[in-house]
Amino acid sequence: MGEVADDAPAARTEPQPARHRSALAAITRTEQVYAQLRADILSGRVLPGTKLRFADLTERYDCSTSVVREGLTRLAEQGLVQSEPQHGFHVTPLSQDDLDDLTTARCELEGLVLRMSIEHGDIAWESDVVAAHHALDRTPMQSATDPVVMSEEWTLAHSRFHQALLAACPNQRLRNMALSLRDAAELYRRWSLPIGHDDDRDVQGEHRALVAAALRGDATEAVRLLDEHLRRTTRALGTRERALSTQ
Amino acid sequence: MGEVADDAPAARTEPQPARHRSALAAITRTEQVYAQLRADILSGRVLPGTKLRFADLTERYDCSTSVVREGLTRLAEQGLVQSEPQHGFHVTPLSQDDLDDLTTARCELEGLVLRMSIEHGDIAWESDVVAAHHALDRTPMQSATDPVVMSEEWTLAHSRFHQALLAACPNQRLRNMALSLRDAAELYRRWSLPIGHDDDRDVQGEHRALVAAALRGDATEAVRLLDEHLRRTTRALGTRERALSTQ
DNA sequence: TGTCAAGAATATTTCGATATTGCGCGCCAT
DNA sequence: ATGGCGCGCAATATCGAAATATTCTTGACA
Repeated sequence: MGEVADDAPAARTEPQPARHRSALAAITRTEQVYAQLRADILSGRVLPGTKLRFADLTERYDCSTSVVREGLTRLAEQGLVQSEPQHGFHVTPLSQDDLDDLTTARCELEGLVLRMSIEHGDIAWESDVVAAHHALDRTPMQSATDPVVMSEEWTLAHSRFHQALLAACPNQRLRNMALSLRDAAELYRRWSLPIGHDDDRDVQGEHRALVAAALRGDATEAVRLLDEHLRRTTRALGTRERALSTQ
Repeated sequence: MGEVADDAPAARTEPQPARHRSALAAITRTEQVYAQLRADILSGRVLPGTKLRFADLTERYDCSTSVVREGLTRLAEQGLVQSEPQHGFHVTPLSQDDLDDLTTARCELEGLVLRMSIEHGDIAWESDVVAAHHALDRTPMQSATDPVVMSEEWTLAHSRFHQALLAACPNQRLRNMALSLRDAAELYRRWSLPIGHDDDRDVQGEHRALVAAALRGDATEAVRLLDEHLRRTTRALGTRERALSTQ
């Protein structure tokens, strides 16, 4: 395990715009390890609730404790891991309460951002949305090898699609906050889907309707559809967190 | 300089609830230095845009680079300082664009949170709001010694008041995000007020109206008042950031 | 006189080791 | 038996310095 592709949503550094480093960006070790840690957590290579020992991590990423510590500190600030002074770090455990809290927050905030995005989106944005939706629509949901687990490709395409929808929101802060909530939700999606399989659900159809409303410029309807989309996903989850959080 | 009271808004650690450390919380050095750094920035003891050199900070806080680095890393993740790999850290500079972005985000998000707070607030919450408002109302705005600068006490009371208003929002994530936006705005308030003094403005009156609407349970009106309150404050600022950001 | 490169100086990043803290186990007294 | 008390182990927090990266200085050359 470990050296597979970075399939998790890209690690966003900060609200600030792109770095204009001179030529060959001399990327630091800290940054690499941080990105790997983040990817490992979001992509589910580490279970929620797992204790993250320095000894393990320094060996796994081949670096000193300081570097690992900095990565963990950043992730803790984002809420992906938790830090208990003198007791180290552990991956934030899942819980039904937290999922509810997260879902509500997403419905409100992501809805807001979607509305702003639709209201400000230009033709280039529309094209991006259509493109991302097409890619998502054509990517098989289940993995070819293991039909129970959803494919990494679909997860990535799904993430890209929703990101494209929000991309035209002119407010950086709101957009970034919405995206970081999506990342948090990624963990739940990752760990809960195999259980509550809601068969009578047409996810692709929901996405299609969302795109249609967005392109029509009907923000209110799009927000309503998104709200429903998110709540349905939440409803399909749950009931498994106990097994995961106690570890 | 340095050992004055921690007058800046309390350093929030994370979305998670209070720590239940056993008895005498053996607070770590990192946490202390982080809190001091945060307070020093938020309270204006360090100018926006200032470069934060490790040598200075390790001496100032009497600790090793690792400890300083961890504090800065956390603050960078919050957006209070910026990190440029291989170039160190500097306090996030102020800019008109950023202030506009911030204000919009606050109007939307803080409005949302205020609405939820009002809809869920019980009697205890109402009492807290009334109490915080009373304290704010009775605290003189200008410092006794230097009438141009606003008093630390007022700033603190002001922060507490707005925090009290939002406290009943049942959604942790939204509440914390709103609070962190308030912290960011604190910097602008701190550095810009001496300039654009909007004399024909009744800030205390605005607060009073806000409380009235909140207690009446009129969320829509309260949100409208808050929106106006925030935008007015923004309008009173600006035009100074150039002098500060170039440093 | 202006440009460029090599080297010194400064600052940051990374390391490895030491200092602390927390926890569990066994021992002893009741 | 049981309930504290202290010793030793395991893991984290902190330190100080070595390893890199960047910036500044200086001097040769066109």
